[in-house]
Amino acid sequence: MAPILCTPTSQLSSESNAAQTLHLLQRCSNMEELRQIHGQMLKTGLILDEIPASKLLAFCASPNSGSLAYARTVFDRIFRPNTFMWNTMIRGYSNSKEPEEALLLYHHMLYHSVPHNAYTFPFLLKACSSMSALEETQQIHAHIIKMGFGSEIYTTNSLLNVYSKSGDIKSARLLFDQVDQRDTVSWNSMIDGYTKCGEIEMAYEIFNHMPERNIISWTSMISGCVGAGKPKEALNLFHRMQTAGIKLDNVALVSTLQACADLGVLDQGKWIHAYIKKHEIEIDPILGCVLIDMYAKCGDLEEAIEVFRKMEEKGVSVWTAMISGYAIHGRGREALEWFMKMQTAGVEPNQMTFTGILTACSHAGLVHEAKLLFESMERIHGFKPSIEHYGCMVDLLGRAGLLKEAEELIENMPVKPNAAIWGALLNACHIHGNLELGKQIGKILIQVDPGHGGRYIHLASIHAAAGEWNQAARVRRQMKEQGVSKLPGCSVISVNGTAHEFLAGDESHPQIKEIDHMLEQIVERLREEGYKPKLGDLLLDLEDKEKETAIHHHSEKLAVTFGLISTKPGMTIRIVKNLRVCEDCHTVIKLISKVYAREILMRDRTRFHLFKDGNCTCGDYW
DNA sequence: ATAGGGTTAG
Repeated sequence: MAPILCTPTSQLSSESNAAQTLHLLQRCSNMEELRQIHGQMLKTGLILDEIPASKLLAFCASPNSGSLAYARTVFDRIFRPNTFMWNTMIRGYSNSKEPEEALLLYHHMLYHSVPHNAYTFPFLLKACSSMSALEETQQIHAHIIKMGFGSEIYTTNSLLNVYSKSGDIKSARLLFDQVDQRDTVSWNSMIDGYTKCGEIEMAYEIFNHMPERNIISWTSMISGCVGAGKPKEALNLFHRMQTAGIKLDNVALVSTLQACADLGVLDQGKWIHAYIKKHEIEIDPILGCVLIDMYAKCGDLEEAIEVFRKMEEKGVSVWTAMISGYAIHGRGREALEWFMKMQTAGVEPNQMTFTGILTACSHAGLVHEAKLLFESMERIHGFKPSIEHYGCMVDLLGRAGLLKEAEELIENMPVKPNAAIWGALLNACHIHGNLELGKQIGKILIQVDPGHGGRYIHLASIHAAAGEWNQAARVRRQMKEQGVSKLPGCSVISVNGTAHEFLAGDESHPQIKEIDHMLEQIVERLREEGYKPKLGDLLLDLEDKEKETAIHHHSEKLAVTFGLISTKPGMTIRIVKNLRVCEDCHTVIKLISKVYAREILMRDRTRFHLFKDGNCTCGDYW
C-alpha cells in the first residue's frame, strides 16, 4: 500500500480549528462569546482536549467577567480533570462568595488522588483566609508539610497570610521565624498581621527591620496606623514614603486620604486630590468614596459633591458616603433628598445607608422621618435593624427629649444593649438634665465599659451638675484606681497650611501671650452681651474664679482665639476638636460669631457645628 | 500563584 504522503485534509482542518478556537478563547471578553465557543467545542469534540478545555474553564472561573456556576457545570462534565483544572476551580471559589466550596473541592481532589502542584495551596489558603478558617488551615498546613511543599515560598507566604489575617499572629510568627526563605511578601504579611491585632509597635519593628520595602509595605503601615487611631503617624509615613521615591497607587492614596479625613486636614486632602488629577489616576469606586468622605469630614461638602458628580460608577457606597456627609453637617433635609434621589436612580440602600440616613435625621431632629425610615427597613428593604441602627434611634429619640420612648426601645429591642446604646441614652440625659436617670445609666456604663475614661467623666459631671460634689469626687477616684485616664481635649486649627494644636490650659504655643490677651478682651466683650460662664457641671472642686480660668482655657477657645488674631477678617475659621465641644465653649463661640462677624466651622467628635450670626447649625443639641 | 483599600450610631 502506498504510504500516505501528506496529512489528510480532515486532520488539517481540525488542527487549524483547534488553533482558531484557542485564539478565540484567548480574546474572549464576555460570557456570551464564551457560550458560543463552548458550543463549538462540544460540536467538534475539542472539549475533550485538555488544553482548550482548561482555557475555557479558566475564563469562566476568572473573577471579572466569568461565571463560576458555568465553570462548575463544565468542570463536572470533564472526565478526570487534571491538576490545573482543579486548581482553577479552587481559585474561582476562593475569590467567590462561597469559599467553603474550595475546601470541598480540595477534599474531592484528595479523594480522587489528584496530585497537587505548587499552585494548589496558595489558592486553597486564600479561601481559608477569606473565611478565617483557622482549624482547616492547621490541617492543610499539616498536608503541606507531609506532601513536601513546606519550603515552597508561595505556599509558606500564603500560610503566613492566613494566620495573620485570622488573628493567629503567634503561629504566623512561629512560621516566619522557621522558614528558610523570606521575601517582601512574607514581611508584608507579618506587618499586616501585627496591625490587624493592634500591635502597631511590633508592626513597626518588622517594618524597620525588613531588607526591602515596597509600596505594599508602606501602605500596610499607613493603613495600620489609621486603624489604630494614629492618623498623624500615618501622614508621617506617607511623607517618608514619598521621600523614598515610591510611586503612589490607588490603595496608598485611599489609606492616606483616610488619615486626612480623621485629622480634618483639608489642605493635605486637597493636595492628594490634586495629585490624582495631575497624574490622571483613575478614581475607582473606593477611591471616590474616601475622597467624598475626606471632603465631607474636612468641612467641604461642595467639593464632595463635585467628586460625586464626576464619578462614572455610582454604587451604593458612594451615595452612602454623600448621605453620611450631609449627616455630620446636620443637613438632614438634604440627606433625605439624596436618599430619595439615590433610589430614583435605581440604587438600593444597604445597612450602612440606613445608618447614615438615621444619623442625619438624628442630628437634624427629624424624628417623624426617622421613625418611618426605621420601620421601612425591614418591611420594604428586608433588613433586620442591627444594633447600630438601634443606636441611631436611641440617640435620635434621646436628643429630641423623648427619653421614655428611648428607654422603651432599648427594653424591647431583640439584641442586648451595648455600651454605645447606653452612651447615647446617657448623652440624652445630660442634654435634657435628667440627672436621676443619668446616674443610673452612668453606673451601668462604667460596668460595661470600665476602660473608657469618658464614661467616668460623664457620670462625674452629672453628679457635679446635681451639686453632689462628694459623689463626683468618688467617681473620679474610682477612675484613678482603675488606672483609666481622661483623653485630653485637643483642638486643631490650620492657618496657611500649618496645623496649630491646642490642649486645654496649654501654654506651649509661641503666641500664647497674645492669645491670652485677646481671650481676656473677648470675655470682656461677651459679658457686655450678657454672657455668663456656665460652671455648673464642671468637675473640678475649685473656687468659681479658678473654674472660670480653667474653662476659659479649654482647647477650643484657645484655637478660636488664635484663629481670630491670625486670619483676615471675614475668613471662615476651621477647627477640629477630638472630643465633644463643651457647653460653655459652644455658647462663647456662638457669641463670637456674632460679635466678631465670623463664620466658625468646627468639627467635634460627632458632627460639624457652623457658628454664624450668634447661632449654630446643631440647634444646640449635640 | 502569595501581601496593602470603602461609606458606619456614641
